[in-house]
Amino acid sequence: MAAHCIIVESPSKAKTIKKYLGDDYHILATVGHIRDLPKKELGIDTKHNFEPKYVALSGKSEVILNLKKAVKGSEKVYIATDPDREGEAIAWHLAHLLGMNIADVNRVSFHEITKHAVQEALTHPVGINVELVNAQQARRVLDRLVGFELSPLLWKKIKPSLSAGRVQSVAVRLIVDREEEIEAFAVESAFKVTAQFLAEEGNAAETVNAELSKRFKKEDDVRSFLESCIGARFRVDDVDKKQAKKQAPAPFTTSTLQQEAGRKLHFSVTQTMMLAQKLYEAGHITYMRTDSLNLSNLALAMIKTQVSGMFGEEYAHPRKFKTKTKGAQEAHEAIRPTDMSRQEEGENKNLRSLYRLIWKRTMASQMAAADVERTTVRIVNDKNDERLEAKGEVVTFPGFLKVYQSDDETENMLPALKPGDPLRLCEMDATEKYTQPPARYSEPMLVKKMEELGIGRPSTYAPTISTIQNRGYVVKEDRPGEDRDYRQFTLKDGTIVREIKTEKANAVKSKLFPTDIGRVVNRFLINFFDDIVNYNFTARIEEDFDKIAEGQMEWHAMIREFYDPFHARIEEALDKKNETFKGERLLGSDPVTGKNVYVKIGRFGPMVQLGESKTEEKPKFASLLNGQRLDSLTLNEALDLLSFPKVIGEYQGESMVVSFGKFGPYVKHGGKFYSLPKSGDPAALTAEQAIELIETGRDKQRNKTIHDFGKEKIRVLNGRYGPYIAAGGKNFKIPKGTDPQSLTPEQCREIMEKSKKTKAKSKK
DNA sequence: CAGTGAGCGAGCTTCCGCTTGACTT
Repeated sequence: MAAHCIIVESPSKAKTIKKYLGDDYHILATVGHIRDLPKKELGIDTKHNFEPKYVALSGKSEVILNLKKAVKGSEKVYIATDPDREGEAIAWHLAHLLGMNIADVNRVSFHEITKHAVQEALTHPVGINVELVNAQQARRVLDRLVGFELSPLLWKKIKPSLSAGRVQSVAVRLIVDREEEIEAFAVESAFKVTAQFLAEEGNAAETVNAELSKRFKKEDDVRSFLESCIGARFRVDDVDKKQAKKQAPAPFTTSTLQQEAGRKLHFSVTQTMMLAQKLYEAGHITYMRTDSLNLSNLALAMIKTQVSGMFGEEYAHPRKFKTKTKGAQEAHEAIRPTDMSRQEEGENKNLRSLYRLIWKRTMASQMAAADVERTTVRIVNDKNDERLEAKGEVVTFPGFLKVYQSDDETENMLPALKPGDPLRLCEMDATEKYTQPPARYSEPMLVKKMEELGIGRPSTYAPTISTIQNRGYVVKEDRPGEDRDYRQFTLKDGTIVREIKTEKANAVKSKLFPTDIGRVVNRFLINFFDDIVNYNFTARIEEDFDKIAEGQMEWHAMIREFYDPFHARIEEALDKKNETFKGERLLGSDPVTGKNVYVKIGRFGPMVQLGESKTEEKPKFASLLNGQRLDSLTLNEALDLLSFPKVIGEYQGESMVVSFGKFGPYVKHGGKFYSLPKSGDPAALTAEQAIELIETGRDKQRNKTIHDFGKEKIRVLNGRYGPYIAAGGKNFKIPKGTDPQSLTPEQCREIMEKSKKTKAKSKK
């Protein structure tokens, strides 16, 4: 048994440190937090100084048992949880759980996981910083109070199972606010004028692309400008050259990795984090949940060697980056490869491309700035006073661009021109351009915004974005956009042509949209708890947490000051017993029955209602369809929805009924269900279309079964993912290269046996 | 696998932040 024991948070980290220290140390991992407030109850005594009730986390009993055993058998125990607020708290909980005296704890901090840094840190242990622990307790208690008092209020006032919190509610607000900005945006258009010239250079002619510095609002102005250009003589007025530098990017943090992997590789934030976790566990990269831009000295030297070796000394530019992120805790290094000489790592395409991205960015961060020369040529003519500009950009020294380019880097060369040079006009276009509303958030852009506001942490960005989607506040969607006409004038060979063309406007891919529920919840929170969903709430309370950490504020007092007025407002809202907040709107009355028609949020989401609630006669209900909005639904649309289930005809002696189920609209015929295609309006479905649907559905059913071996109930079926074997309620994959048509019952049994064995193996 | 929504009342839902698995059609 080793004489010394070191406790860290991550098992992978434990493994790495073991390599550095050898058998003298027993190294264990807590695998994150080990104690927390209870899951099912508030766990805070608000009447008695907010005394928190901490319990060991469920599922952690084995970890805790192992820790206890190891500590008992060790002469000296070092607690080396992460050097940040949460890490300090884990150390403190650990000490309590292991029955150690807080004052006797040997607390060490590894700011980077290198042999030297670890050995160095072990030589000067300190005590637990109880003030930092108190800052964490304040953070934890405040989040619990906000979450566990606001959420039940939403259950009562809006809909069950909803949630609200300091972080998620602000994330939802960002998306709702952006959507409202887009809705309020007034689109305008103006004509952008571009021209193509030829410059004589020796015997050859070179093209120069230029743009008019101003845009025309009115069609008449465009026309008269173009007319005045017919037969005009163009010449260069002046040439302006500027040297500029493009600075190398900082190495990756969690947030910037998510952004770049989203932009360049089209990964969702969850996908990026899962891949990064794999690379980390395989030892290819450093820890992937970090807000630090720091690189260890060892890493700096290693990167410099790699850069110099590949590109030459003049490309190496070692530097340290300082974080600008509010509230950054910098417990780890930036995300980088552990071995820069490895240009490729990872066992599949996605892992390899993410590794490659990290490798390139790390290299770039230690490379020289790029030098570019920006040229602006101003062009005038003898017929009017307007000026055109041609812009060129040439990279004179690529620096970091050798390895790391962003998408918008295009070189645009201009011929050598001097003032007075004549230019021959080939073509001039005036194209109507529309102003763009602000862009909707993608997942990584939302993370970026959250980081700027200081809400959430590297370990919670991806889970928070999943939560707001799981709660139904937000959906990630593609929208195809609509066709939009625009006007274009072309001046060529002395004549002007006017055309109307069409473009796709407002098409989006993988962007976040608020749902009706998201909007209603957001409106409710802004109305009654504006201070908490305020963008600056976190930043303000973080200042208090800092004061607690510095010993200048007492944490119970801080929580008291927050809680009393907050709780009073919760009580106040609860007192208004019969007042709900379901975004209800009266649309009008049904012409047939004369009853009122409403839209509102129901127990299962947005719905329309015919007749009054709380009356003798039960009202009729119908859910809104995808794409229909609480705020914009019309009376006619509502009446359409209420017309279901609807008999649309008869076929083979049975009636056909159209309605909506769990899985969308369907036709019911002879006790069987046939789903409607996603495109198309269920209200407009004709009897002929329904019959076709029924027939193709029957065909599919017939093709589904390849074999039915009867005995032992083994069947070979065609499924969503291709042919498979179904037996005893379980499904089995058919190995590649096997023809499902030729399978015998014996072969099926063999395949099933094999698959059971490999499953048993993978469990171990 | 093919709704639901009143009212009664049981019992459930919920936060943020730190870590990995255990699951697969």
